[in-house]
Amino acid sequence: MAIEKYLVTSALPYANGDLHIGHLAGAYLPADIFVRFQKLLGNDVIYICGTDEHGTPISIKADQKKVPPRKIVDKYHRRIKSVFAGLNFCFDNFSGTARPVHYKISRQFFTNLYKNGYITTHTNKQLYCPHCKRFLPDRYVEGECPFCHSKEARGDQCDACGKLIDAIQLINPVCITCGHNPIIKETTNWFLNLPKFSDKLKKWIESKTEWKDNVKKFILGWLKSGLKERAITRDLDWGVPVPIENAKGKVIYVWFEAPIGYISSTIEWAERIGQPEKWKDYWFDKDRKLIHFIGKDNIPFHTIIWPAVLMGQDEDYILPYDVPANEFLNLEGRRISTSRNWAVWVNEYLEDFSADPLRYYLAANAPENKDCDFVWKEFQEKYNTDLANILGNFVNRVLKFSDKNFNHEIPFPTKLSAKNKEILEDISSVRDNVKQFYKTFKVRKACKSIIDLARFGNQYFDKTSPWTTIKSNPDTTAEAIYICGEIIRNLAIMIYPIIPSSAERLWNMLNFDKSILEYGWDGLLVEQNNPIKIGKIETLFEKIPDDIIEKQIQKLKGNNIMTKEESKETIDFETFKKLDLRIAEIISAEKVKNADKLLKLKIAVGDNIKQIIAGIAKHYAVEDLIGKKILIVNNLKPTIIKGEKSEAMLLAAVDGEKLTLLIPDKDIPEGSKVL
RNA sequence: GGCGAUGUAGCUCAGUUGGUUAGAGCAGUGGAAUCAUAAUCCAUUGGUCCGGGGUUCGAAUCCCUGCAUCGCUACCA
Repeated sequence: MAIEKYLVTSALPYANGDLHIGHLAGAYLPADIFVRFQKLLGNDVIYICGTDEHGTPISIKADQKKVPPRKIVDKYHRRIKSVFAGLNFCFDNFSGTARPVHYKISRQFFTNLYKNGYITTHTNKQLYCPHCKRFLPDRYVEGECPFCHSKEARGDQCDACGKLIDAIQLINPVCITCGHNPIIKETTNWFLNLPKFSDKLKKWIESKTEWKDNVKKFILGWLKSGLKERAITRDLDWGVPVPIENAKGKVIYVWFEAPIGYISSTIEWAERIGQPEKWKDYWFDKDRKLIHFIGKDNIPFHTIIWPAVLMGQDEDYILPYDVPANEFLNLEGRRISTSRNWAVWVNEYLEDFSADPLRYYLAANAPENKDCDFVWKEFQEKYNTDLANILGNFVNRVLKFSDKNFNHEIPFPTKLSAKNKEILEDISSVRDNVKQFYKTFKVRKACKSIIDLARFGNQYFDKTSPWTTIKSNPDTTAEAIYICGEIIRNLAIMIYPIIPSSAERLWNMLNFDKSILEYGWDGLLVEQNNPIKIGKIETLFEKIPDDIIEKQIQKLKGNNIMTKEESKETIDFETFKKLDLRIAEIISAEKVKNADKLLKLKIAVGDNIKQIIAGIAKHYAVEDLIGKKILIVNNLKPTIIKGEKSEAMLLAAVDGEKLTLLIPDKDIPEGSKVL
């Protein structure tokens, strides 16, 4: 059989925070399973990854903590790497984008595109801080909002009125790092001319008929709205310097250089194994299949921008062969949110569990075609039932029985009944199915087929009831146990990509002279024709007790109590007195046209009738509002929202998805002051 | 509002190109067995396949439409 060649990558994790289960389910576990499977097949494959170490969020964090960015990056690089090790991920190389080899090749990539005419320049005005001597990214500036005149607008958006703003529109802008006033200055940035690649990209994508449906849908949507030039440089000091004469203080924009990390990490790998030219076998070989595992949020970059960047090079880099993007993983019915700490952090998980329960649950419940839900109770149940009860117990009962009755061996029978031969064939077809599932990224189905085989094993064991036949007919008993042994041998190898360390422990009980990987998938094709010596029998899967699961659920709920309270500056009473807070009564309500969240309310405040626009349509029905007495800011400057006048602002308490109006405890006339 | 998806048993989901009587796991109920991690195995209850139209000899599957939920996006917070 011809050897197939693969190059597998997972999205580079951002070195600005820890990993949670959503990351794993989306990009890392599916890739690891795929790579282990390919290694079992004996194919030529390497698995490449590393941390993504540039970008504004890292810069900001570094400034806030008054440490160099590299320190932040190194810290998370270490943490991420150790978490991956704890989960048994088999990267061939795990690099980082702040290393010299990456700088070199990124600059080369940029230069080639530039030279080949794929890069344009545009000049625009931006804020520049003379004190810090640098241009300020949007989030580095605060000032007065040009629309509502709130004093705390950020450079990209005003939290008070919600409007998106351009930083240069800010009135009296302030640099958040030094507190000085920035000035407006012209700056030039470089843009990738994506439209130039349009035709080539379309043609290429159309040839990808085998790609997952969700991926194709996503790309088509993108192409339909048309490709635009995209800025690929930024005015920052943390990043890969732009390799052009007059580009001091400019770095290559992080989304442009991050995927190049796949290449620089491969180069690093080649150097590490002492064959510095070998990376070229991976990036220039037309027969090599390049597979990017990513989450769905990354689809446009990997299927449009990144291929365009590769197309624009001098050398013939291979393009992605497949991009099996996964959907998102929710947690206990809600979207994972790092800022609200609604997440299961992998490093915390590893304090209480080993790798395999999580690997198994995330594989069996992988968000392959649609978003999926991680539920702790289900995690426990799935693991306890499938692995401990069905698979673990099957292995245990067979090995113990055989150990006791067949002289510490799984016997090799003198003959096989027709029925049993048929069963061997059935096992073989399960094996073919599972192989096909792995190959086409259908890990859920692979899991199911494997556990079904273990189930079958239990049925078979019960039906043949060797514990009775052993007394009367040792020969047929030996046959039955042999079949069970064959099932176990197959199970061990087939499940290895998903739960490698458990599979290896099982393998060790069977005393083969080769490791699972050396034995390989094809080792299964060879019928076992010697007795198998049974080693020390140990419990494969300890059940997860209720209290540990309870602890996790409690921890999650506890985490979610507002850990990150944004602190606002204290104000004096005079400032507070400026607010005219009032009770108002809603006298009419209707939906605003062309807006899902907005309601137009008429309210009575004292002698006045005012109109306000409020974003509460998702939380309150029109008919439930009329007659309600609510709290408003009466003297907020009027504004126009969606073409409708809004003359005051309604106050409501908000917690994530929840929203509630503030209603007086006792009845009180509308117009009453709130103090 | 635009784009995309989803809706099948109490729960989680399979159902490939339309083809007998719509399936699995978990939970429930009844039973068997005692080799085994009180694990296993067998039987069984449970469904207007979201509603309504249409195409067809035949629709969970294809088309139209309505409703509900979710994601992205816009308005907004």
